[in-house]
Amino acid sequence: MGRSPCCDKVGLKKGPWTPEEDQKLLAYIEEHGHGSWRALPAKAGLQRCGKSCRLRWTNYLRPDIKRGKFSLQEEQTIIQLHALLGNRWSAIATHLPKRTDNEIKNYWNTHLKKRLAKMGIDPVTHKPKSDALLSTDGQSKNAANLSHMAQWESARLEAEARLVRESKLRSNSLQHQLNPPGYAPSASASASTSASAAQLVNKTAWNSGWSKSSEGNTGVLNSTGLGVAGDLESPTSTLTFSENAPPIMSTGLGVSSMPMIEFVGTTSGSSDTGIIKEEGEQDWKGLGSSSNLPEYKEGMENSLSFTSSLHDMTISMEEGWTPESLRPNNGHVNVGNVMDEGFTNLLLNDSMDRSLSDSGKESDENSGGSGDGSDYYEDNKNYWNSILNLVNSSPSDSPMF
DNA sequence: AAATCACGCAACCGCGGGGTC
DNA sequence: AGACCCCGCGGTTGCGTGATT
Repeated sequence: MGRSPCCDKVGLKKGPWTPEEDQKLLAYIEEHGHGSWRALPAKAGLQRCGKSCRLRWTNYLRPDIKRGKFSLQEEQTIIQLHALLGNRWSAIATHLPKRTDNEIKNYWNTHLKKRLAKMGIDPVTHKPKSDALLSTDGQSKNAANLSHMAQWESARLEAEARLVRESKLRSNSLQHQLNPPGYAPSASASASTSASAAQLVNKTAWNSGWSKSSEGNTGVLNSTGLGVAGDLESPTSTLTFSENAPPIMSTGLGVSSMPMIEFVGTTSGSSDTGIIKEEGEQDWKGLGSSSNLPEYKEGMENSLSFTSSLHDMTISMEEGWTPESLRPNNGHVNVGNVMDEGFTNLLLNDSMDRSLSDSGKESDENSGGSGDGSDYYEDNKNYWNSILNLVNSSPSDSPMF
């Protein structure tokens, strides 16, 4: 038999939401939460299908959504995670404070993709188009390996996101109890909610779901949090958790064509790419200060400070890329000469050229395109540092936490 | 000032996965 | 075991708005 429609479309409204509808939906969810989206519209007095309500809530009405222009930090995050994860918007969204997957997807399609293409970079592979055309077998293999790695990472991120949502649901319930009936979503409210949610999640997720999966593996668990450490291991996983501390990411990632890269986690969760850290937008001042991101700062100070220790890992790309080959004890990870252009930095510098009046010095330092070997090395190191820092810091930095 | 074009974003659509009965 | 339900995700569409001619 055929698939049933998501809802009875007869008599249901479509198209843009009116303020009245928004109000009804908000009021209902604030009072009852959203147990079943399918049943919600009738209960809330809305002539919409549940799917439409869910979309409206998750993409627009949710109090913990930041709207407006993307900061350069966010652009960087999107580009780097897209290089790693592809069009896994929901996974990418878990790393971007208060941004929805839909918003990120739109931003990518309307801004970033075009900018990459304009610079001669394939938005799909994140490699210069000429490189893609001239790709050798080895490079193809490396690309395939990277793709494989991305799949694992994606799975990991999705699992994380799922846990986050569950935990957040719990935190929201708690928050709801704490909020007076007249609670109205606002920037400040959402920030505090986020902060408390982050703290709560530290306790709930790590003490419940994650700790479950760490049974018999005290303090160390697979970051999928699904208790499948033995079955599914992320290439960048094997997070170390302690009771009150966030996970310590233990990842080393080397590139075959260059010396072993040492990844040093930063507590800021931002990249240490050395990319220009100034911009008209204050929220791009680096997350270390996080003047506009109190939830970050608070999270860091209260419970989210962490360090990244190095566990060398070796994966022979010649033998293929398997979960088994990624076990930390194996030594080093050789990812091959992938992402061997500092194009993300170039891209970001380009975008900063748009917004910075005086950035020549640092742009020169970071463009890396025509530098000598050490520049080249630095670019690669920075690039992967950025990505891994983003990934590594996901549980603590993510707004979802 | 009007028409046209380009762009950005909110919302929709269809599919797939996981859970339940 | 499989039919069904529900939800989430990624791709796509269509409308509103600002820019250009």
